[in-house]
Amino acid sequence: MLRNYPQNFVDLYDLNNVMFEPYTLKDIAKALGLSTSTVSRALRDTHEISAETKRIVLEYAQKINYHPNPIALSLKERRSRSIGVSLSEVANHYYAQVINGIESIAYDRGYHVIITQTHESYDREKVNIDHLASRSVDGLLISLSAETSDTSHLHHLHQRGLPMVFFDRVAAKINTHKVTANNEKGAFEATEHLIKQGCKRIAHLTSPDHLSISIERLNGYRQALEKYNLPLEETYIKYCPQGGKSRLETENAIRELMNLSEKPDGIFVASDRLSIGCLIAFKKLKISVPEDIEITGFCNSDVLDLIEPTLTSVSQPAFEMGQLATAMLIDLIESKYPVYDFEKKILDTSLYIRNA
Amino acid sequence: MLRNYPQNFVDLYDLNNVMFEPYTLKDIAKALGLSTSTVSRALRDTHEISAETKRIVLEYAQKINYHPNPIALSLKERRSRSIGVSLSEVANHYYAQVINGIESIAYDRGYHVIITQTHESYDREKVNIDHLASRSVDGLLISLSAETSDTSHLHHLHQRGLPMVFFDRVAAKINTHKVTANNEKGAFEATEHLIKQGCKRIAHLTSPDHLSISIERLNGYRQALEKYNLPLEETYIKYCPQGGKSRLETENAIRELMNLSEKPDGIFVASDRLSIGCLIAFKKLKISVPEDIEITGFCNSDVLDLIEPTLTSVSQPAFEMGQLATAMLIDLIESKYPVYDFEKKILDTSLYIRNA
DNA sequence: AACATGGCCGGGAACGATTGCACACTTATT
DNA sequence: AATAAGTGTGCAATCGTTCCCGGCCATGTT
Repeated sequence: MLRNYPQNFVDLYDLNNVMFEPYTLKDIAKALGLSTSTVSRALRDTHEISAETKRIVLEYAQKINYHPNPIALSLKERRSRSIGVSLSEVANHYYAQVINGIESIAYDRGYHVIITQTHESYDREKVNIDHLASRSVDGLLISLSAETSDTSHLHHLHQRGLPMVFFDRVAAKINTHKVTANNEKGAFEATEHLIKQGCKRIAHLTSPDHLSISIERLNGYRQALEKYNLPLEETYIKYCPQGGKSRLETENAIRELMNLSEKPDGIFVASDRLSIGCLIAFKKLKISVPEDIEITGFCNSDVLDLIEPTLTSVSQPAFEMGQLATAMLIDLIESKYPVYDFEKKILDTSLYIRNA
Repeated sequence: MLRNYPQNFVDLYDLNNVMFEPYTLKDIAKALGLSTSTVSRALRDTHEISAETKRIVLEYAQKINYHPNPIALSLKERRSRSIGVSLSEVANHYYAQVINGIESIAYDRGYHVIITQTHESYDREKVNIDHLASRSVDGLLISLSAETSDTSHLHHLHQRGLPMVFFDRVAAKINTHKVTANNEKGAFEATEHLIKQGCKRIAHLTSPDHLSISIERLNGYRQALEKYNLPLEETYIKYCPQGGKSRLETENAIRELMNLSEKPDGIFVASDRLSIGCLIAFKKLKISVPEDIEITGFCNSDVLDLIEPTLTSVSQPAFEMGQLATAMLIDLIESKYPVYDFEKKILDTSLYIRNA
């Protein structure tokens, strides 16, 4: 006698038959009259399986296009062969290039890449990273959000042994591998270029002061001023707490600078988004380059050659940074012994001089 | 009744837990002297567990920051709560915006997003998608690569029941949900704008002819010419097989157009990358806009307002497209009944007129 | 002839979670 | 007082894979 199934039971059952159900070891074993262990060993080419059995199994596996279930493997091996990435925004050519670098290495070494965006929010960063960690990523590649000054959420994971490598915006307090551009030198060269162009009052527009990149780029700016005996004016340094996330933030900073009694005649901008935001603000406020002010800035945009006004830019080796960070992370993940000796790799930037 | 366990158990456990080994149900069960099933049920708030036991379990779980192992869950539930995305390139503002749309919905509905890039290569697309499918993604969001004309690899997965939704560059032969911009109308408006500016000989630079977007945009272009009684010249239509992946490809196409005895006086460009490539080629070849030629093109770049020469652009609602495609995919994934009724959503584009 | 060796293979536990079923115990109903 | 109903908990199977352990047979050694 038939049990009284809910009305939709049959449909559900049918659906499950149609649904995407890959073949398993058990299927092969059943079809060939072998045990799953034998099939598993045959496929892994163990020495204790006869050549004949191996041939039969391999042939059949090929025929039905068998692939081991990666989820089951992950559970068994307690690793997911995936790495998590946390960065502020993919809609930024610098980070897009970094991602390409990350992928190129991860792909070759058999890892998946899961990208998450913080949109410069600390809370979002925390949620994303917890999510990644609980999703059993084998390691993390991190560039901090603009809002992040407290890194204890990362510290905790790191303490528990989750491998992580920082790039770009690194955490001072966490002792692990780090990859950055030579921010000091890049900032120095950018500022020096303004000085050589004849600027005397050079402003500096930058990200929040707690970020590693802000500190380092400020240092380079300061050193250039010192070298050429120009005074460091605190009023010329403008921080954007949101890293220029909103256009208004950048615009207001520019407005304040240009309202000073002694207007700056040059400005060194410390990040991609701020550089673009600055140019947009100039356009809106009808500030002309280089007549009213000269500008240099960190920027990896691919259309800088088309942009008016022209921007002399400091470009970071983004692709290589992604590659290097990923290689270091995978080395950490695959290391058989705990690693205590961490290094910080610093890659040179390039100054692209564009004259108006 | 309360079980007796050593007060220092937790501390000891922590000490042993040097490597990143998340807590399991078994750990909680052992610590509290319960069975794993009881713990599981307590955490899932089943009615058959006493309030007191629930309190104890919940409290302890909170204290050690327990999270169920998602890999084990995936194995059990035969789903990964993740969706795979295949697109050509994240370093493209249009796709970056789509990704933001995808993430916004996926995040809310509890899904992970795994992004893969084809870099316009058919082989890469095949490998990525097979990889995603074998990683047990619950569904796929796909915009085809420029090289992809044969979609049988996708057809096979779709036949086997893997939910997929196409956006932007859709597969004609696969019957599933699709989300696109109103490419015909967008192309029509862009071409019409050139005509209204006085152009008589309008060229069309586009992606490979097998892509849905190429076909639709060509249609719009053709309709505009027809409406205004302009002849359709085959020599004015240039296809870029790589979608403008290399700058040389675009440059050569422009060179050929400008070497024609009857040079075009306007050009409608069918994609983001080609539009930018076109402007770069103009700059290099010293072709001036609008004196030598007028130009309109599909483009979602965020810096169009800064670009010289100015580009009158057709902008796609990229964020909304990502949102819509994701919502449709998740509905497919979570549908209790097989879905046979698929729809194609078409979203309007916007024409941003920028005069030189 | 008795015993060790090794090749080949199957059984079953484990990874971490959920869940149907069985069982023990308490309380209510007849 | 006997039975039913309800409550709280544990056992064991399951998902797909790997791997330890042990069994069987054929061959080689003493």
